[in-house]
Amino acid sequence: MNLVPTTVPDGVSLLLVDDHLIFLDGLSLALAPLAKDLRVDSAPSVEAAEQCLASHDYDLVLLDLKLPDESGLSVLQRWQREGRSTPVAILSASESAQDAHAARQAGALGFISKSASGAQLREAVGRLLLGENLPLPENEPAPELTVRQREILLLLAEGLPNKAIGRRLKLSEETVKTHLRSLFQTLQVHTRTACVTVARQRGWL
Amino acid sequence: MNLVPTTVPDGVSLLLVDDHLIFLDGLSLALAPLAKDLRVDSAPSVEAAEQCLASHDYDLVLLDLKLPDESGLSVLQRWQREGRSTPVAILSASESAQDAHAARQAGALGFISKSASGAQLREAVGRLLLGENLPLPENEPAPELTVRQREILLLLAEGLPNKAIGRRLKLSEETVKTHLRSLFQTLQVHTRTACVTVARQRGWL
DNA sequence: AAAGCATTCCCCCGTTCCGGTGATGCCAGG
DNA sequence: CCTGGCATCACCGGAACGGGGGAATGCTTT
Repeated sequence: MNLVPTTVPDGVSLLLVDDHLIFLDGLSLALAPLAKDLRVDSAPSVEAAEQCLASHDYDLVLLDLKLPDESGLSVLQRWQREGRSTPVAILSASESAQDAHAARQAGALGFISKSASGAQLREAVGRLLLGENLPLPENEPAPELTVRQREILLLLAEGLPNKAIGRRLKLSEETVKTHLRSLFQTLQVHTRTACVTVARQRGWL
Repeated sequence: MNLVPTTVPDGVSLLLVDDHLIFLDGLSLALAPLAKDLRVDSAPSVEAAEQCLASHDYDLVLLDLKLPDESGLSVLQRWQREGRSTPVAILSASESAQDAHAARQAGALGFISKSASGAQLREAVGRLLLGENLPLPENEPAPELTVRQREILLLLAEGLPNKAIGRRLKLSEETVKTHLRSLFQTLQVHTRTACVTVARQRGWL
């Protein structure tokens, strides 16, 4: 057994993004034994992270799921829309399979629990750096939403009434209601507000 | 200015309770320079913490607000009911004045944000060890939501209709509607869903 | 060709919501 | 004492919502 796994190449660089400074310190400390010449940068905010990304190419970014202003998932999706190719793994306090699955759908390479020990963390990061996949809890088949349903969900989350949603999407109010009905059914809710809340919990917003 | 404040007595012992092991490491690291012969124990669960408390008297316990099974506040209250006299400060990812106030009410000596830097953390812990009080975050501009309004907002966010909210809070549906009206007015919205969304954006949920 | 699904729209019906106005009691501050 | 804020509840009317039908289009899969 190697205490310092030689499988991880030297000269690797990581970026940690989390708003808890103390946790960043703990992370750096835990990851340090992973490889020689390991570069670990820390960013306490999305802005800082984007500055780091602009000035250096990282082999892996560990991104917190709950950030002060924005969800880590939406940050990740924005980065992807902007064409960034940096591999990202999501760090989260939660261990729910749903969050893990949402992270994967959003394009994350992995989903790492903050409750992990230093050794577990090093193993997960090591695997990711080698291009391996992390074992994900695959119990939920992830109910898929239609394109239209997602569009409507977004406007619904803004608090718009059906008529306004219809105007926005150039649809009849009746059509909006139809889509909402099926949306409610797949989410197993009976009110629009619950619909938004559940969707948010599953990382769809 | 003393890099190592001599005001903190030697031989002090701390207990850290948090389910995130990495964060515990970061905490220990940050607190180490606080005093000579500082004893810092870590417990990743409430059970482990209670074992530590049984075998040693600590000068201060730093207790996470969000623990896997139980809220830190309820743990704290249970300890108090059981007659423990150990001073406890609450650690939290949130920085809301509401949570801070709730922690105080539950008997916590202080409320420390996980977003704090190492220096801030050491200062806060140092003050607590000397018997001083921590300045509570009073920076909030003016959330100015009533207690009742907050309660209703929480249930609203779950997607409950007014009638159900009334039943939950043992209120008339009419009363719920009245509170909702004033909520809408202060948040400048016209639908319940928008109300929840705005509240969430402002960190009230 | 047929079956399946997403998308669009319509009607109906009962319930719920939103806004306005008004009333009562309580309690703290000037 | 009295004014103001909070909480409680009531009534009303128009609008919006939730759920149920049905039906037409187009596109993919079988």
